Amino acid sequence: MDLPNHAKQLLLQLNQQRAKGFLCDVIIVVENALFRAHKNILAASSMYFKSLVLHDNLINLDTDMVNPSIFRQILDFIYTGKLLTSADQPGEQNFNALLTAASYLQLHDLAALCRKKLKRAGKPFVGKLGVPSIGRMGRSHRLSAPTLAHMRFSGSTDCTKETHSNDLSKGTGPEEEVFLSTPKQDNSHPLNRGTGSNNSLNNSTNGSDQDLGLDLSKKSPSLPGQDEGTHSDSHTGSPQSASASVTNCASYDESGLQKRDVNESMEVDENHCEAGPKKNLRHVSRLKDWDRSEGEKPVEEGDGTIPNGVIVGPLSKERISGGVYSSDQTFQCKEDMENGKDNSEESGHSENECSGHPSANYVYRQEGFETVPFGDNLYVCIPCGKGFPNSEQLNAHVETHTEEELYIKEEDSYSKEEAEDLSTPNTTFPTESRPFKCSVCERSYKDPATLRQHEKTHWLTRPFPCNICGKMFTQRGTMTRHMRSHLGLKPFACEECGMRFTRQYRLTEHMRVHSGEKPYECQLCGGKFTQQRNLISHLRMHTSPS
DNA sequence: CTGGGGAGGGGGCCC
DNA sequence: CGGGCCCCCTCCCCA
Repeated sequence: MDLPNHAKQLLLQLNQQRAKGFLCDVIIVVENALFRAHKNILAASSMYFKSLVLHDNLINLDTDMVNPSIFRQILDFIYTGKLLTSADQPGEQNFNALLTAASYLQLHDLAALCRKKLKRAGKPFVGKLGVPSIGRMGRSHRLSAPTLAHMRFSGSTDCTKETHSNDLSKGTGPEEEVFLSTPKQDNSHPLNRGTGSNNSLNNSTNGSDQDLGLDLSKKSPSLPGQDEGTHSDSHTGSPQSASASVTNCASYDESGLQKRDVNESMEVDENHCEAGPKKNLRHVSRLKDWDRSEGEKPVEEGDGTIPNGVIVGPLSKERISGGVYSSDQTFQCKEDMENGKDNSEESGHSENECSGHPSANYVYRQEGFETVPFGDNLYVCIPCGKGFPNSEQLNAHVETHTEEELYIKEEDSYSKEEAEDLSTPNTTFPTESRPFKCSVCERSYKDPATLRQHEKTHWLTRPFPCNICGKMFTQRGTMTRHMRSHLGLKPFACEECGMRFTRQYRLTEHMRVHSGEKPYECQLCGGKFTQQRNLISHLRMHTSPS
C-alpha cells in the first residue's frame, strides 16, 4: 500500500517550509547572500552537507566553487528535484558552474545530471573540480571541512581555534559587493564574502567535551537530561534537536525563546528591520541608526537578535549582485525597499505592510538595511553616509576620506566626557610604563597595538560587521562574540545545572550561584553579592538621592 | 504596585 | 585572538 504522491507531497511541504523559513535550522552563506534551509534535507542530499550541518548552524561555502546564483539553483534542486537553469548565463556555462558546485558539495546526482547535459551539448567541462572533503582540506579553514567541523565540537580546542577564529569576518574576497564600506585605511576590511571565512562562529570552547552551542534552552537546568541529550544528539547526527530553535532563524532570541513561538514569530521578526532607541550613540549617519538596531528591543515588540538585521525574502534579479536572489516568492518588503523607503527609522516598520506575503528562504542581509534609505545607491559609505550605485564608485569615494576625517570631531566633547567616565587611573595618565598616548583622548597604553586598537574607538567607522544582522563592531573579537549569540553558541556549560553560557566569564559568575560565594561586599551595609555588577547597582541605591 | 536583589545577556575595551 | 573585566539593559522573583 503505497501512497503514490507521498514523497512528492512531502518535498513540496518541505520546500514551502523553506520558503517561509519555517523550521529552517541552518543558514548557508554564499558570498554575501544567506540562504536558509533544513539540516535534514541538506544532510540527506549530500555527505558534505551532512558533515557540516551536524555541528554548524551557519555554513560558509567557498565562493570559488559556488556563487549565490548557482547555489540558489542547487537549493531549489535539492528541494524539488528540478533543475531550473539560470537565465543569467548560457546553458553550458551554467552547467559548468553547477557541475563545479555540485562536485564541491558532493551532490552526485546533480553533478551527473550536469555532466550529462554538458556531454549532450558537446561541451567539455571547464569548471573547477570541487573536492571539498579531501583535496581541499588545505583550505578547509575556509570551508568548515567535515573533519574540522567535527573536531571542533569534540573538545579539541586547538582545532576549535583554528576553525573558529575570524569565521564570518575574514573576508578575503573582492570588494565588488561591499555594501557597508569601510575606509581603505583599515586593511582588515571584514566584510565577509563567504570566501575566506569559516562557516561557524562557535568561537570558543572551554575544553569541555560537550557538544556545543546547540542547546538554546535557557532554562535547561530544569531539564538536565534533555540538555545532555542534546549534546549526544548532535553527535549522532540528529539535527532536529534544540538547534532548530537556534538558527531557525531569524528569530533567535534567548529571552524570547521563553516567551514565544520562535518559528511562528519569524515573519514578524523579519519585518523589524530596526529596533528601538538605543543610547550611547557615537556614530553618525546611518551607523547611528544601525547601531540602534541591536536586539535590545522589548520582546513584546517581536524583535530578536537576528531579526533586526535579517530581511528574508527574495528580491528582484537586479539585486542579485547584492546578494539577493529571486525566487518565485514575493519579497515581503520589496516595494518599500525598491522605493527607497527608509525603514530604518521606524522600529515597527512594515509589520503590517509586509505581513501576509510569503517570506522566503533567501535571506537578504545587512545590505538591505543600508540600501533601503538610499534607493538605488546600494553601496554606502559609512563615514559620510553617501550612497553609490556600484562598488567602484564607492571605493573611489572611500579613498577620498582621510584618516583624520574618521575621527569624531564634532563629538569630541562627548568622547572626552565619556573618556572621563570610563577612564581609570591606569589608563588616563601616561606613565613611563604606558608611553603610547592616544592622540584624541588622554588615555595611554603599554604597546602600540593596544593604542591602535583603542584609537579605532574614536573612528566613525566600525570595521567589523555582523554578517547576520549587519551590526557593526570596532573589534573583530566583539563581532565574533556577538555572532555567537545569533548562532546560539554557548560553549560554556555549568556542570552543576547544565546551564550554558556564551562566555567563560559568565560561567564563572554563574558558578557562584552554586557555590554560594559572594565575593563582592558593600562597604556601607555589608551586603554581599555574587556579581560585581549587582554590588555596583546596590551601591547606587545607597548613593542615589531617593 | 514598587523597590531591591539575583541573574542572564550584550557591547566596549584593555591586556 | 581570546580572556577578562566593566558597564549597561533586562527580566524575574520576592518582600
